[in-house]
Amino acid sequence: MAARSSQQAVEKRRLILDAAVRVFAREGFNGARVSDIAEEAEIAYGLVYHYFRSKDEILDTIFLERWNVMLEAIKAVRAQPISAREQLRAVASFIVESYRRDPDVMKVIVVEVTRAANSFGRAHLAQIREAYDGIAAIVEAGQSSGELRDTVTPAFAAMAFYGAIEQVLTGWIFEVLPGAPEDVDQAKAFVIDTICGGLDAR
Amino acid sequence: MAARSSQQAVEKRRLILDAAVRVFAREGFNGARVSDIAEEAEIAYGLVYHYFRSKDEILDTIFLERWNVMLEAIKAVRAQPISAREQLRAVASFIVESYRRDPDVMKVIVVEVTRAANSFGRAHLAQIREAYDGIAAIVEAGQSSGELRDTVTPAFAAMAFYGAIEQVLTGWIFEVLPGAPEDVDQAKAFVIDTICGGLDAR
Amino acid sequence: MAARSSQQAVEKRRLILDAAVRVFAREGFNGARVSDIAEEAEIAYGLVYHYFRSKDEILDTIFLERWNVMLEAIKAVRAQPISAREQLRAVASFIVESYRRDPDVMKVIVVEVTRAANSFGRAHLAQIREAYDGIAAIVEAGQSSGELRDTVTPAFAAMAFYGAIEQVLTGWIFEVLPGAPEDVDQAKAFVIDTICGGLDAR
Amino acid sequence: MAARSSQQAVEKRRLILDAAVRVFAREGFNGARVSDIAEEAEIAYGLVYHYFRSKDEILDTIFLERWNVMLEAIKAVRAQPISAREQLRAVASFIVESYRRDPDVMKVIVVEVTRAANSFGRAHLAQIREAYDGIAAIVEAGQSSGELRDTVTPAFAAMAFYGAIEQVLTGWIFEVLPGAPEDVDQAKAFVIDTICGGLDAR
DNA sequence: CATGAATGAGAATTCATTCAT
DNA sequence: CATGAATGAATTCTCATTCAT
Repeated sequence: MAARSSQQAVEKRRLILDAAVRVFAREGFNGARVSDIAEEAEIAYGLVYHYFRSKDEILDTIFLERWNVMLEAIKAVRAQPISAREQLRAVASFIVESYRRDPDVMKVIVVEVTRAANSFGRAHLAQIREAYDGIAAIVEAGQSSGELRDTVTPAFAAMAFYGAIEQVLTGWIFEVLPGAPEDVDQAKAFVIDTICGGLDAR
Repeated sequence: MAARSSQQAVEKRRLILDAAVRVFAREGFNGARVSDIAEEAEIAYGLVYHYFRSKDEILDTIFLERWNVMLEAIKAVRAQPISAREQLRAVASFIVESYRRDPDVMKVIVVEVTRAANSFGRAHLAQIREAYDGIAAIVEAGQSSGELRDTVTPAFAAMAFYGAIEQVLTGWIFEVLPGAPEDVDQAKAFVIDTICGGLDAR
Repeated sequence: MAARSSQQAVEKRRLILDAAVRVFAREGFNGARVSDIAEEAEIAYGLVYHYFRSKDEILDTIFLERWNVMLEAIKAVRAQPISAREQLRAVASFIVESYRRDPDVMKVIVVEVTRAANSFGRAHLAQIREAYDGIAAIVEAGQSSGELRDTVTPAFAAMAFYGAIEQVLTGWIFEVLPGAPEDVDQAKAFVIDTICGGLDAR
Repeated sequence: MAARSSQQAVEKRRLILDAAVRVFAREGFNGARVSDIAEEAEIAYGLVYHYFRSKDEILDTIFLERWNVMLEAIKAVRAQPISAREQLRAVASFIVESYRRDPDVMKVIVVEVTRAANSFGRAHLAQIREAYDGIAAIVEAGQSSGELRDTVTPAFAAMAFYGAIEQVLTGWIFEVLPGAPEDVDQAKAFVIDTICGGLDAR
């Protein structure tokens, strides 16, 4: 019975988180009311406070849940015995696939967290930085092995790489870039081609 | 006399805008109260509303003022008889210099506008897009002349390029990238080196 | 349980409406603050907005609630098989009794709505007109049957009739007419005597 | 020169009052801003405060100016050696003509003053009452001479009489009564016919 | 007299959070 | 667990009035 109700509690929590994602994606964090989330989840809105301490905590949870998956993915990629370029491709692919699978979550993360220098971005800076550092580590290893040029610092290269990807997501979010499935597929190749190969003709 | 008071009015407007930039940079748009702006500008509360219709209009003005300068700069760059790579370098340089000269304004634009898909970003989408299009046009011309590879679409390359730069600004804003003057100088070269030259060793 | 809390909700709404009537009667609609209403109702400020969308909606509700009762009363009077004079007496009696029973509500309606040509009066014109039309219909029927003279149009007679009554209420509100219970009783007869019988000696 | 500028001052004051009448009629007293009045008068809005102490004083002036003319008119009518019925007709005629000549002023008086039991109406109660008393005096004299029936008190008859007229103005203001010139003419006869003759057939 | 910038007290409304049931 | 009524702090915007020029 405890297991049963605990299981229900988990599901209800999930229900709220998923509803919050849709509402935050639609209205933005500031534009969203807790009552909107409750309505979207079809629950009484006092219940939200049984599962979360505050509206902030909901976004924190949404972000951390997904971001930790990404951190794990980056870690896994780094452990693979493949070239730096392949590792970067794998990371780009993971992020792009994350968007394809659940665009709302990525929209919320990109729009409400990773640039929110005075609120959530600052609060989760350590986590965000961990991703940058992981990418930088890939670049650094590539530079050490001679696979990548060492004219730019790894940290800088990591920012350029991550920024390029996030901007592509932003382009989809704003609908200024074509976001059909084949475009999303192509984007993975494009990002690597641009960042690794460079725009210059050889 | 009319000139005098008109001049004063312009200056007071400027005073408010400059104060608002500092406050928005410090607290974020949502965290900033109109009274904070008035206090920062050392004027009476109500005077803000003598010069601006609303808090939103203040941010709109801050954004458009600076963004239009950038659009002009991009236009001017495109008119120059230099290579695509040089044009991209000029654009990157302009944006990075803008940050160096007035980091608060760029922080506000990057943090509160260009990714704010449910508020100001959406409202100014046409302006934002104009910048992307200008960059894409540079890439397209470079591809036509054979200077740049045409394996990625100009629109895509423009997003990657702009995203890389904006992420560097973000890195400075969050202080995860070294932002000393020499780093800022170096960043210009790095961005071009990364995006044009690519990370791959030759 | 649902019935219980629903019932409570209804009662609280009533509590707010009744408090608002007292406050509007005392301070006028414009002079009344929402906080005055909350204080008068002995509830928290924000609860007013749980039950009503705005301060305007409170007055709308107060007006419509009572006015619809009056429209029903006029309709009922018109259905009675009595002379036009008796019908007019019944209408006058109903209005005067409404005032006697709840002078604050009538004060609010007369002072804040029925002459407020740029706000509530205009907003509720259709409802207000319906009352005029009902009275005019009584006059018209009386004229058709020969009971009343047809030297004035029914619409005009209705306005004179209604205006005479409302002015008597105004006299009580301003305390320029004696408003003791016996005066109120007498007023019913007086209105009919004046409007139907005329001031002229026979 | 003093005369000249004093004359100008008088004219400017008039300009403001006339503009205020139009604005109050259009927006209502509460909806009108002092700046609206200045704009309508085509003057700088600080100037309003050279001629009037406050927004309230403007309405006070508008009211008193016209109301005193009416009090004078009623006094003059009472001095005439004509029947009570003729005197009442003259009063009704005066009010109706006042509306015809300047509907905005009468609209402002009727809408913003004579029923405003918590603001201007209360403030000008003495003046308002003087008009009622004048009319009551006419009725009383008519009753003494046997011309009018004495079944109702003069004060009550005065209220019915005045209320009927004001309601007709209200009908024109709300456009629920036909207000063409011939209707306005007819109204004078109608009011007297209704109040003095009564609605009853003989 | 004339101007309109400057002031600041108010007031409505919102909404995250709490809590009694 | 669930409900949604209750709370009240916070904030934007308005606008009458003052005042320096």
